[in-house]
Amino acid sequence: MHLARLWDSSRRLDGGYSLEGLTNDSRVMGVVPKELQKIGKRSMKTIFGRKKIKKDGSEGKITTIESVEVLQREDRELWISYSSLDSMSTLRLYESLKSKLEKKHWTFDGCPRGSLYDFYEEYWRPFGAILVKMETAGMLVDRAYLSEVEKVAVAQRKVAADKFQKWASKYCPDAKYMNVNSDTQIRQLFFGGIENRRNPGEFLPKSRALKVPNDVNTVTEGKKAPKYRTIEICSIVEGLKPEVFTASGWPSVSGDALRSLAGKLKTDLYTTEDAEDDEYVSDSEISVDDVEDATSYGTAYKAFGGGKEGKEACYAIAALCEICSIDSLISNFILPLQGNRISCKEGRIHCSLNINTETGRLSARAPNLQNQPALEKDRYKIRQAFVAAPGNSLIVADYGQLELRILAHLANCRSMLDAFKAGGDFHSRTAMNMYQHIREAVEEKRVLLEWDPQPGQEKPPVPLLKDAFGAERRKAKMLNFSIAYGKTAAGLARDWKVSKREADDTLDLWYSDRKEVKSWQREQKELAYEKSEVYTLLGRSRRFPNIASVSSKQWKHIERAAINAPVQGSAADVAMCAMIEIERNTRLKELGWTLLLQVHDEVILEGPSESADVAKAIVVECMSKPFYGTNILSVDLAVDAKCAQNWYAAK
DNA sequence: AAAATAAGCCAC
DNA sequence: AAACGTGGCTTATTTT
Repeated sequence: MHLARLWDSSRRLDGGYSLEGLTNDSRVMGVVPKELQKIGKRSMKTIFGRKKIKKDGSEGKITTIESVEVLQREDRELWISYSSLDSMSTLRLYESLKSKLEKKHWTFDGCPRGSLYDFYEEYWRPFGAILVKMETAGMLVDRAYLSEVEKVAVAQRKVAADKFQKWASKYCPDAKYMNVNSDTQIRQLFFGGIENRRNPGEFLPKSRALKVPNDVNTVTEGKKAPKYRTIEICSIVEGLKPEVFTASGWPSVSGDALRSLAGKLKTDLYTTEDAEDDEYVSDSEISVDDVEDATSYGTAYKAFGGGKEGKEACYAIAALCEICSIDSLISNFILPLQGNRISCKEGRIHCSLNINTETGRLSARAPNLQNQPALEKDRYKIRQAFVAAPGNSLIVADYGQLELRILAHLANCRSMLDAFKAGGDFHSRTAMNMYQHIREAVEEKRVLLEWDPQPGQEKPPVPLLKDAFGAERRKAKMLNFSIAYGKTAAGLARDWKVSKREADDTLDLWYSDRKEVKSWQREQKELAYEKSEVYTLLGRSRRFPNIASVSSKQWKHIERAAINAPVQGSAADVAMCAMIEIERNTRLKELGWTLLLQVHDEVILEGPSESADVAKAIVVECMSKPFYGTNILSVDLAVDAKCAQNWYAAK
């Protein structure tokens, strides 16, 4: 973990820079004293660490982590230059880190190449140097674009908020002033009076006074207006049955829970610019829908008495969902990406890349560039704001089904390996292998597994599998994603809202021609139990300390982690090697291309537009053969790469 | 007023 | 009973 980029300094300058790093679960803090705060000066400082109890039961206590070398970056913040350490310092760092690393679940005893130090020398030191370069390079952000997007988002939020509050205030007058962003208030509104699921006997009050910001300026002479005032929020409906609960036993008011109340309504009214059409559009929606069409309305329909009121409730709740999702995009992405805190003068944005995960993946923070909205979720096309500098282009290259390929390799699963060898749409192929009737349809050429448009052909001669058997393919796809994470039948049953038995059957179908996966997973669990660790492709291990003294719940978590860690960790190994390979490529360097970001199975580079195509081919080559120019896996590594002016266009 | 927690949402 | 792995971050609310 702590090799490349450990700490971040916050700008709290009282008495010194305070350093902070890592995750919420194991945060590390320390201070750089005043006398070492000169710009550009190297300094040494002890950093103190704190650990918390983790999910698998390993417990932390307050420990001194390490003395590390700290540099000041010219324009931003303190960071550790570990890549510039000389060999003696490296050795010292290694010696002192070794025990800490092992405590933090990292060992390399199973590493085919030898000790932790070998691994460090061969992979982590060059990898760390790459991360440092990437952080320094940063990504260019188009702030003007974001500011336009912000206006649109704020306007759409207002439309939805007005709609919802107008509706809610019919049932509870003060709802006009409520904070729709407060889950407490929303919960009170819909579930007031309900019993806690975990603590029977504990009830949510029917009505409750809650604080809201006091924007109604009741200016009294000589007194400043109080910051908050209280409003009374009462339950507006009886007998709404919650389907999802939070950890503490109260009904969840997450987007998913609310959407299930509202039902599958088309709320495309917010994608049009005509806010005035609001009422009209929803009315037309209602008139088109059959009154008793229970499939398009959610559980709120009946709870609010059906009919007009029921419909209005569903549309209002749908609007509430809109508000929440818009708010989330604004406050998590649109605003911070424009902020000064994380951007430099040139408009390039620099995150921290850390090797601090259990599996060896990277994490990114300040800001986290690895969780920018993608695909349908990216309704404001936020990724379009990540652009190449003038004259430059971005290359975005990602692996196709990396983790599934890793799983196929690790488990040596014939069926999966064959499917990958055959190429084409893996999920369709999974669906075919799962369902007899699909297989027959394919064999009798009633549907096409996949289709390469030939010149002269406009559409396939027979339907594609993914269209003809969409539901089955979707199931197969979800299973493909879930299996490697160790999902159980119970979890599937809940997600799909089917019986446990049904989920079991579907799971059996998935495993029916993938027996090797099942036995591989069993082996991993045994390994975890017998050796207290499991291994990745390159021999890194994830440890499960004090495995003997864990509860059954913790043991279940360890089992799933034991299945997941080799897959996720090996994928991380592949991604790391690919990046080292890219960095090592001299041609790419001559052409002026540099790595900017990694998002687990995806890398982003920037360089001159004129050499984009050449560079793209090189990147694909590096990623396909990431181990010193070869691919040691028994499965091909598919890479999809695109060049474009921005991140959105390249996906 | 600051720190901690709960809940939620984003990514792969 | 039984919640899918790995992360970061924001807001509202409660605790100190």
